[in-house]
Amino acid sequence: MRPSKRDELVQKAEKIFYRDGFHATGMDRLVAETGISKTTMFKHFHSKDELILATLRRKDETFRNRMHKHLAEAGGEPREQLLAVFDVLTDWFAQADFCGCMFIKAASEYPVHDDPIAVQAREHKRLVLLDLQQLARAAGAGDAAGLARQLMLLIEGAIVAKHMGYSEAPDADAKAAAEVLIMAA
Amino acid sequence: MRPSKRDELVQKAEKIFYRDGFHATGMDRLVAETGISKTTMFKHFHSKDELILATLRRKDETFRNRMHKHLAEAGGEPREQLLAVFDVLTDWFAQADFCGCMFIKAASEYPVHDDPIAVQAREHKRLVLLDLQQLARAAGAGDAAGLARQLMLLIEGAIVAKHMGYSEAPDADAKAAAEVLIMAA
DNA sequence: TCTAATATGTACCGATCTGTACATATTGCA
DNA sequence: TGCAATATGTACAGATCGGTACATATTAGA
Repeated sequence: MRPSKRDELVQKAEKIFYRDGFHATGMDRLVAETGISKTTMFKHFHSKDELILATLRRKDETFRNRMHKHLAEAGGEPREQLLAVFDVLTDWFAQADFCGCMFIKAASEYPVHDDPIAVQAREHKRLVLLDLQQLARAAGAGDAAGLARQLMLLIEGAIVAKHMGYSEAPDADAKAAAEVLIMAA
Repeated sequence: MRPSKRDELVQKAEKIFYRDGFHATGMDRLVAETGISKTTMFKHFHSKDELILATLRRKDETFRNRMHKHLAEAGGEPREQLLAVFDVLTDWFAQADFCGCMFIKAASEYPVHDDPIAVQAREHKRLVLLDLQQLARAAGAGDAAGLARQLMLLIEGAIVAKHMGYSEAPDADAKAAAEVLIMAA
């Protein structure tokens, strides 16, 4: 199996879905923008929804991998790592193609609770929250799960605030708030 | 001008767009679900986008009015009012038809920055933030704007967390974090 | 009751939607 | 070189998209 074409499709589709939305992006436009024929697309994925699922899986992988690498570079102190999460945000927000969280968008566009796309989006958030919880536990927080949930609120809030553009540097605000919450925990 | 039919349309369309999304909801389905003829719809609004804008304006009005009323009932203490904001969330989340924030959804589905729909969505968030800032100033916070932005992060985060369902009671988490942040401010 | 405004039903337009059929190129490998 | 897998182009199906034309029905006010 040489999956290069398939991977190329998933990678390009991910960017387009992320930028333009899921329902607003038709298969014909994917053909035009990726240069990959529609026949090939439907040979690799039996439906648009399956392709979307693949892009979400890829996004989850690359996102969490990047986060883990960034945290590893932040040094061994667990408390430093907890704060470094917000530097990941700063990095992300500085990217030219930033336009919010793909999983929040997916959950918005696929409101049916059992829809595989909605399930996949939730799963990503669950995994990120789990990562935070492990960090909080390592940092010796009394209520690690609670602290993780609170920091998660700040992260989600910063993503939304940045996306909607009503706040200049929500990552800095979030980090400042996080410092207070970590101290209090 | 007897705008009853128009208002009825906006009210019903708001619920449908909120529940099912904007691109995923066609005018034909609006006709089927509202019982209002397509001719009438396009007589009141010259395009689907204009109808969407009207639903967003309505949602902003009703949402902020409800919030102000709730805050007014919370008592005169500004610090109490700041915390009461999170009781508004608790109320909202308990509603059976809760499915996230309509403005976040709108911003997600209309990524072009200048799109009137995106502008309208941002405007709602700006107004809410402004309300928070006034409360924070009345509560005597040193950096009222900064505290307001931090509380806004918690609010957005709680909405997203509740919507995506990876957290049981994000409103309670947000309120607990808010108490800490308000004390520290 | 007459009139003017408003609402309806139906049928349609061209464009786009997801998805398929099928015949032709292109590629990787032995 | 030759074979098999993979990719392509075109053309299309059936449904739905936003939006309009137009003739009829309902309503409200003088």
